[in-house]
Amino acid sequence: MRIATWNCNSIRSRVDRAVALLERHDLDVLALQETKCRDDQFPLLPFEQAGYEVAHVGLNQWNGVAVVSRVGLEQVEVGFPGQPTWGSGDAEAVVEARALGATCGGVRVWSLYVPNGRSLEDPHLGYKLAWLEALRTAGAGWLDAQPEAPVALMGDWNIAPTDEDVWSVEFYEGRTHTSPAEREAFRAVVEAGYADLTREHTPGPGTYTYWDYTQLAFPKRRGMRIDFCLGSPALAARVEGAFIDREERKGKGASDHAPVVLDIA
DNA sequence: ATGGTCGCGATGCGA
Repeated sequence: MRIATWNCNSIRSRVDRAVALLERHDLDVLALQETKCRDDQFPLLPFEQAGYEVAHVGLNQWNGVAVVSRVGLEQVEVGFPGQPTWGSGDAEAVVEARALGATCGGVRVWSLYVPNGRSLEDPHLGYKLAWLEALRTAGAGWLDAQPEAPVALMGDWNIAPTDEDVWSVEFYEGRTHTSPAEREAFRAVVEAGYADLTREHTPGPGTYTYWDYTQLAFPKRRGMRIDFCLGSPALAARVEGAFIDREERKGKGASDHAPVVLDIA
């Protein structure tokens, strides 16, 4: 079974790339983030014609996550238990479209779009940390209830867990994604029982999944590793390999993220 | 080859 995660940065603008990705890698499951559309705007037909089912949650032009599967799509769950709300200014606090769970071929797949944090002084960083703590709590609960369940926490974590995961440690000093608090929040999810399933198969340094659109970051190899598949012990025991599809970041019309692909027995 | 932001939706915001 082959599962993958990709922050597509608008599914409407990259539906052709998404379907080509499914076919190029013979994917069984694809978790998408930043679809940037409402449910009624999601381009379902190309996926269905390619033989896939889709579950999606999108409230507006921001965020949006989906699970695409050709091995079943059951027990679809919008948001995880205890997922924090967000609302700034006059906006009413809402549970944003950042988490979607579905059982695909016996694996509990979560497509996750962790809040960005924006800056170290921004309230959004507190939201990010609370969101991750709530995810850790929910994830620990799932393992308590079903220790042998294969669970995949896949998505854009918006955290570079180690110094090796950024092109320049100095560049990110004073910015989000590398702060001790964010790294601790990521580590807490790992320590709750969800191992990073891709790192040993995609060693660094210089191994990234995201490159900013500006400043020629991609050709200059100035990236970050922020997209991960974390897995429960039962899933970790089944991992056969992983790779980052750096080719997908090339060319006109690419997302700023590359897909991360995982092979499991 | 991989090339000095992009997408959405409104002229700004979020990443």
